[in-house]
Amino acid sequence: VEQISIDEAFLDISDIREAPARIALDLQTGIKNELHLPSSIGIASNKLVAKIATEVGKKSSKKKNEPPFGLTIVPIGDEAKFLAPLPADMLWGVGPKTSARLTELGIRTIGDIANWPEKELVNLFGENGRDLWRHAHGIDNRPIVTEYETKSISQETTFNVDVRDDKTLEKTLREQSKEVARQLRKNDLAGKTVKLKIRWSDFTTLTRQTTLPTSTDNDDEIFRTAVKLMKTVRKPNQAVRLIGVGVSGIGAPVRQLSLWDAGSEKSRKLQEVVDQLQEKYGRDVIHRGE
DNA sequence: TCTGGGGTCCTAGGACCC
DNA sequence: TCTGGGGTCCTAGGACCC
Repeated sequence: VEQISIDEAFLDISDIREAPARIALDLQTGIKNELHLPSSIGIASNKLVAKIATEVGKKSSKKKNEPPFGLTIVPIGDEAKFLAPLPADMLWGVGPKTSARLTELGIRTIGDIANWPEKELVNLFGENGRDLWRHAHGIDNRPIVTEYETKSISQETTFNVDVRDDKTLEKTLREQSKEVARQLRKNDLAGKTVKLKIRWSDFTTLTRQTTLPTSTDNDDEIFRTAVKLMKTVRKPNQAVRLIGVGVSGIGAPVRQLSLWDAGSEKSRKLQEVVDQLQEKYGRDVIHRGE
C-alpha cells in the first residue's frame, strides 16, 4: 500500500489471485460498513491510469447526484484509449500554467497531447514534455513506494490582518520554530538548513534560507536563525501577510559526545522529558521558566 | 474561490574544489 | 599566469500536488 494523501492510496494487487473487481467491491463494502463512508476505486495497469480512473468514476456518480461509489476498470492495453477523451489537465503534472500553454497550442484533451510528436513536446516543455507524452499514452512505470523519507518540515501562518508589529511576528516565529523542532525530535531527525518564508500585503512571496554548520532539532536555534533571516528582508514596519519557518537538509541528529559537553547533553535529556509530557498531557502541562 | 497549509521536485546561477 | 572541465553544495524561485 502506498498512501498518497490523507484519504487516498495505491494498492498493488498484482500478486493476488482474486479478480480485481471482487477485491475492489469488498474494499468498498468494508469501508462503507465499518466507517460509513463512500469511496471510489480505479483499477488499471499503472498508478497514473488508476488514479485518473478513480476520478472519472467519482465524477460520474457526482453528476448523478449520488454519493461517490465509483468503480472504474481500465483493461490492460486500453490505457491510451481510455485517457484520450479526457481533459488535458487531468493528467498528473498538468497544473494551471501548463494547462494554459497547452490551450494556446490548441491542445484540450489527453488524446490531443498523444497526437503530438514527443520531440515537439520536449522542445516546448523540456524534460516535462517527455513525461507529458508518455503519460498521455498511458505509460507509467513508477512502482508502489511504501516508505518515504521526510525531506522537510515546516509551519506557516497567514494572518487575518496584515501585521507590522515586530513582537507579533517574532512570537509567531517562536511558536512555529517550537513546533518544527518538536516534530523533528518526535521523528528522531534534525535539519541543517533553516528557511524563512514571508509574504507581503501585495501577496508577493519570498524565501530566505541559510545552512547551519551542524544540523539542529532545537527550538531556539531555529527561531534565532529565522529572526536573523527576517531582518535581512523586512524593512521596519513593513506589513506581513504570511510568515513561516521550515527546516530541510534532514537526517539523523548528530549527538555531541558529552565528554566536556555535559550541559548540552543534560538539556537534550530535559527536552526529551518535556516532549514526552506534552505529548501525553498537552502543550500546557509544562513550560520553561523565563 | 482573490488565494490555507504542508509538502515534493526542478531549474538556474554562483561559489568552491580538484 | 591563464585556462578548462566536472562535481558538489548552496540559495532562490516556481510549478505542482492533496
